[in-house]
Amino acid sequence: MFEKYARLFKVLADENRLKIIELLIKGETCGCTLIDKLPISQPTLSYHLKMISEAGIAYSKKEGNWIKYYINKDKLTEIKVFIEQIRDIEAEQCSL
Amino acid sequence: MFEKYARLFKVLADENRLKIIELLIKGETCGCTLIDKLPISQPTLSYHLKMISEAGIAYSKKEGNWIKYYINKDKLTEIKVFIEQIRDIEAEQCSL
DNA sequence: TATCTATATTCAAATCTATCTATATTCTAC
DNA sequence: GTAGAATATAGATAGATTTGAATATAGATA
Repeated sequence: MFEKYARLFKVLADENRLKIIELLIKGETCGCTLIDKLPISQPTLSYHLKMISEAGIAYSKKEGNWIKYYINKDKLTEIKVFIEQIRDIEAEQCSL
Repeated sequence: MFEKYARLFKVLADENRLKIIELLIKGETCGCTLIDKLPISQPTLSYHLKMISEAGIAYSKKEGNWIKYYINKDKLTEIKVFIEQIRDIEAEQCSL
């Protein structure tokens, strides 16, 4: 359980990946336009997109010459809910 | 901005730190009891508690012989809100 | 078929992280 | 002041992560 979310947070724990996620949500869809807005090389972008996709935070569709990426907002909601649940755990009476 | 949250997510991106955060929320307060519930050594626990505290996710108070740790729930809320805000960005009309 | 474009993979390097052992620090209590 | 408990720091190490250069792949088109 924690292992699963630790893995998800790892994906969010990088400035460039957060920027990529924002750009995808704003409507960018292909690597060829993302690359102009990021301070990284094409192979590095490819690496990040793979991480984001494998985590289920985005998914991709081949469309002609391009691979289009889309954010899976449900996964973001799931992460949000996890944080809420942790935060709202009731404190037990502590033995100390 | 993204750099700030990338740093926060890094703190959440470790299974043991998530467990520590949960235990603190449940009412544990001192390292000496945390250590019995985690598969790590005392120096490693100390390292994680420092990371969590420096990120503002917890704070500590010296009380007699012990240092008590408490979770800063506002910081968790801040992280939750960040995810909501990202998720709810409106897509712009894409030029492609 | 040759070429071009978009994307992925391989590989190596530099850096960062989590962890332990050993040791130090800081209190408290005797 | 000595002893003991809780916690922190130093140093070392194994492993993970991020990155770019070079190269490969796959599809479209001339």
